[in-house]
Amino acid sequence: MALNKYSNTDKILLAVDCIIFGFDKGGLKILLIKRDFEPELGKWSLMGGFLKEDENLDEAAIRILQQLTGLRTIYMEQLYTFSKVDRDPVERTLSVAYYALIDIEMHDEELIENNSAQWFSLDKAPDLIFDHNQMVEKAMARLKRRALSKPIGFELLPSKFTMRQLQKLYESILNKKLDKRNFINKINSFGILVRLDEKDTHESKKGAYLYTFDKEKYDEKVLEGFNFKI
Amino acid sequence: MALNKYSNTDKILLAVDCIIFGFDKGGLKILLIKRDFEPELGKWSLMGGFLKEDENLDEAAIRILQQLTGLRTIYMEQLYTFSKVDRDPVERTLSVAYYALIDIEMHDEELIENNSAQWFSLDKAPDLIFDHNQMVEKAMARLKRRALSKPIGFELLPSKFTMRQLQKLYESILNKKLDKRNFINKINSFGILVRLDEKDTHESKKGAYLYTFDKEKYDEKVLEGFNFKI
DNA sequence: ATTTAGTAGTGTAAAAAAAACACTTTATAA
DNA sequence: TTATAAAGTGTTTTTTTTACACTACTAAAT
Repeated sequence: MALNKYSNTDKILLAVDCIIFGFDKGGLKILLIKRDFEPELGKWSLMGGFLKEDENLDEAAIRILQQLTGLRTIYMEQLYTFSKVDRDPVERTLSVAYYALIDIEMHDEELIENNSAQWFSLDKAPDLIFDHNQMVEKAMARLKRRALSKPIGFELLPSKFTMRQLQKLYESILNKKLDKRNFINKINSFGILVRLDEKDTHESKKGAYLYTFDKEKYDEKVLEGFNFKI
Repeated sequence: MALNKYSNTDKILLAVDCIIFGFDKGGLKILLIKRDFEPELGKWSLMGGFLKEDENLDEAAIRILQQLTGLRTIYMEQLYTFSKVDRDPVERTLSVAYYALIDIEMHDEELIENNSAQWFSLDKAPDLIFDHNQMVEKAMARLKRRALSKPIGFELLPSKFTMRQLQKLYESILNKKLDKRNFINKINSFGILVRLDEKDTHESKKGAYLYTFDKEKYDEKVLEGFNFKI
C-alpha cells in the first residue's frame, strides 16, 4: 500500500520535560538543572530534551532521565502535554511532561554535577523557565492523588526504611501532619510491609525498626489500588 | 534577542483525537465517524484533526469537536498523548487524545450526518483504527475516576432530568448497579440538585420528578471535589 | 549510678460513612 | 376495579475513620 504522506505544513517540535521527585530527611525534593545554553542561560529548568524520530515518548523520557541520573529502572508516568503557542520563545514547541520518582541515594552524583543539577526542596525551589513552574504544580497534584489511590514509596525510599520515614514521605506529599498510630494501622492493613530484625539508630537512641516492601503484595496493591483517605 | 532556531530534524505531525461521550436512555455512548479517506477508508475511528501552527491543543480540540457536533461549550479534558512510532502507517504522527462530554440532544444532527458519524453504545462499538480502541479504554477509565471525585452529569444530561436518569448515568459510567435509596441519599447530601414541580411521565404512569442542577453549588463541588464512593 | 532527653511503639472508644434492606404510592391501561 | 409498572421513602447494621496518651528504650550528660 503506497500511501501519500499528510501535508507537511504543520509539523512541530516536541520536547519532553521531566519532573524528577526524590525524598530524603529534608522532605520531598525535585531535581533541577541550571541551563548552560540559550535561551534563558543560567536560569533553572526541568531536565528536558527533544523527541527523536525513532522513539516514542516513554523512551525519550527514559533516555533523558538516564542522561541526568544514570538510572534506568525508574518509576515514570506521562503527566500532560503543554502547548501554548508562545511557550518557547525560540520556536513553537510542544512539551510532554513526565514525572519520575527516584531513590535520591541511588543516582550518579557525578552525572548530576556534570549537568549542573541540584536537588531543591519544593518550597525553596527557584523560579523556572517557560511553563515549567506550572508543570511542577501539576506533577505535585498528580503525585498527591496517586499517593491516595496506590502505594507509593517503593520508588522514593531506600530499600530499608523506618515507619517514620514512610510517614514523613506521605506527610510531605500530602502536605499535612498525620497521626502516627492511625498511619501505622492503615499501612499495616494493606499488608505490604515486612518488618526486619534490624534497627536504624540514626534518628534516635532507642532505634527504629527497619521495614521493606513485600514486593509481591505491593505490586498487587498497585494494580488493584487502595483508598488511603488519611 | 535574536535566537537561532532549534535543529529542524525532528519535527513531527501532531494529531488531536476526541473521544466524545453522550448519554441517553440506552446508556453511555460514544460518537464515531466512518472514514471517507485513506488510510483505513470505510473503517470507524474517533473524530480527529491536525494541530495547526497558530493554535494550542485545547483550541484544536474545540475546533475539531465543533466541526462534528456544532457545539462550542463543551466539557473537555486532555487525556493522554499517544506516541508509538508506527501508530499511523502513513507517517510518524503523535496524537493527543481529548475526551468530551456532551448532551446528546444538543448536537447538530445534520452536521453529524454529513460527517457520517454515529452514536454507539460502548459495548456495541466497532473496532477502531490505529490505537483508537486504546484511547477509548483510557477515556473510560478516566471518566470513571472523575465521576467518583467530582460531579458529572451536568454535561451529559439535558437541563431537566429525573433522579433515575442520573442514577442510570452513574451506573453506566461505573458499570455497576447502584442501590436506589443509597444513591439518592448520597446525591442529596451534596446539595447540588433542585427538585422542580414538574414530572416526567415518559417512563412511568406515576411520573417522576424532574430535577436541575444548582449551577452555583455544582461548580463549587467541581472545584472542591467530593467522595462519591458508592 | 542516676538522671535526662528524645524518639519509638502501642490500642481503644467515639463518630462518621457506607451498605443492606422492603414496603407504600400513584396513575394509567386492561 | 383491578392489575401493572415504576416512583418514592427511612432505619439498622457494618465498616471505616478519627481522636486521643501513655510506656519503653537507649545514649549522653551529670
